[in-house]
Amino acid sequence: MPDGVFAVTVDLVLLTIRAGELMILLVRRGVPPYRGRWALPGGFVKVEEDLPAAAVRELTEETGVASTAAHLEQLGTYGAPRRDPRGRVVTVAYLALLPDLPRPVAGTDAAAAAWHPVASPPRLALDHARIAADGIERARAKLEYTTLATAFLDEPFTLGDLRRVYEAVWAESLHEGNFRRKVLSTPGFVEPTGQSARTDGRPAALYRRGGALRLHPAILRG
Amino acid sequence: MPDGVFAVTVDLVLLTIRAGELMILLVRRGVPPYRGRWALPGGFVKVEEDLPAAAVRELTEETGVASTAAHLEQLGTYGAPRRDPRGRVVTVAYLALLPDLPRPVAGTDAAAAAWHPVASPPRLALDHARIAADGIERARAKLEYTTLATAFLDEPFTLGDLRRVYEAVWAESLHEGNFRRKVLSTPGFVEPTGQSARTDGRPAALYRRGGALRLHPAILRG
DNA sequence: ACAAAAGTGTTAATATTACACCCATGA
DNA sequence: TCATGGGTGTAATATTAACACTTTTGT
Repeated sequence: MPDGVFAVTVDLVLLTIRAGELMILLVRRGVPPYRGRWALPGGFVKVEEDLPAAAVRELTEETGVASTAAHLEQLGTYGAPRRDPRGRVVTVAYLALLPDLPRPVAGTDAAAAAWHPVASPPRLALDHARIAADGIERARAKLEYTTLATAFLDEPFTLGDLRRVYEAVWAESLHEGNFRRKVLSTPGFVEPTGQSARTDGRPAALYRRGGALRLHPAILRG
Repeated sequence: MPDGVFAVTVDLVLLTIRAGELMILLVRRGVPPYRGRWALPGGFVKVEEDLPAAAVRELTEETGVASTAAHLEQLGTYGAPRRDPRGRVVTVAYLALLPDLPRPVAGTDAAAAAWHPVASPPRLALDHARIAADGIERARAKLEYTTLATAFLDEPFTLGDLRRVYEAVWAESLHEGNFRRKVLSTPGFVEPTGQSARTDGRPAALYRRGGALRLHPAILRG
């Protein structure tokens, strides 16, 4: 290929919380290179397709979720000359956060897709370990100063649910009472529904996402 | 071009502070499309060149500064199908922050390059206004929670210099005494040199950048 | 009655904000 | 001696963090 003309792909760092743990969706590669190795879901961008549209398409193909159900943002672009043995491939990585899905994984490309705990990932193809690590760190950082934690939850949710999101993503425990006060004192983080849900103890009030995007001040990790 | 094969460029949002104002480096396009229109400096990525290397190369070509003198980070990738009338061009934008240069602009491609106040930019080619706005907002946001403000200064610098960086980037004034306490109470933000510099008033102590990268807690905008 | 999780009260430590004021220099 | 930043003191207010405690449900 001449200067400045390369293959362009989109890859997804797709995170959710299952069984109280932060998990990443990986697919097993069916073709060389790295056949049989786990990798991030992704594929080539189509000729008339915008980059976010390509990310949404891959998300839908891999998970069957409507794109509206998830948070999706550009993570970064990786284009080292020899990152892919097939030739020069530049990949635009997207980070997606979504609630635990009703069915584990659906869709056409997803025969060999599975959730893996981010704490003990398998070996990944290409430079996907680096991309995944960047995505996980981005998610961890953004929970501090944005309301993104709610993207991991179906509505309505309890403050306990929300706290367990933070605990799963950060792998540390938070003080229940202080956490609740912090969340409720941030206007627009969550909105009460008036409903409540049963738990193993006292029933908990149910909330929806509020309109706020940023947290001032932040919730800080330990 | 077939699916997934596009031209790839690197564009730079190059910011500095001159005359107390945040400025962006723009070049006047010498070739169509948008000939004569101001644009971000940039160009095609070479076949065997990594993306950060391409950004460093463009930075050096446009400004003549050693890459070590500036902060350089990936900003984002823009690849809408019709963003460039020549065809499908995906551009990886980088954000660079650098001290006011000894000579305004040097280097080969820079005949028609000039600094423009970000408060009143000219019309830009392509989608460069959007990219520039994203870069400026990234810089503004990162001054809150990182030590990046020092990237705009030559060493050594005074705390007044550092405060004026914040004031220029945020276009708001900060309380001198409280700012100084905040900076000095953050371990590793700046290090005293023991020297001092003359000013219009009392001489000011001179500092170097410290080792810290993040600010805990942040300095917040109004 | 007990376990479990939700939710409240209180306090000490820390951080922010807004003053007022002093200091060291050049003109 | 005045103007000009640099630099310090201090007190009111907000925020954080830690701890103990009460509430409401299911079993």
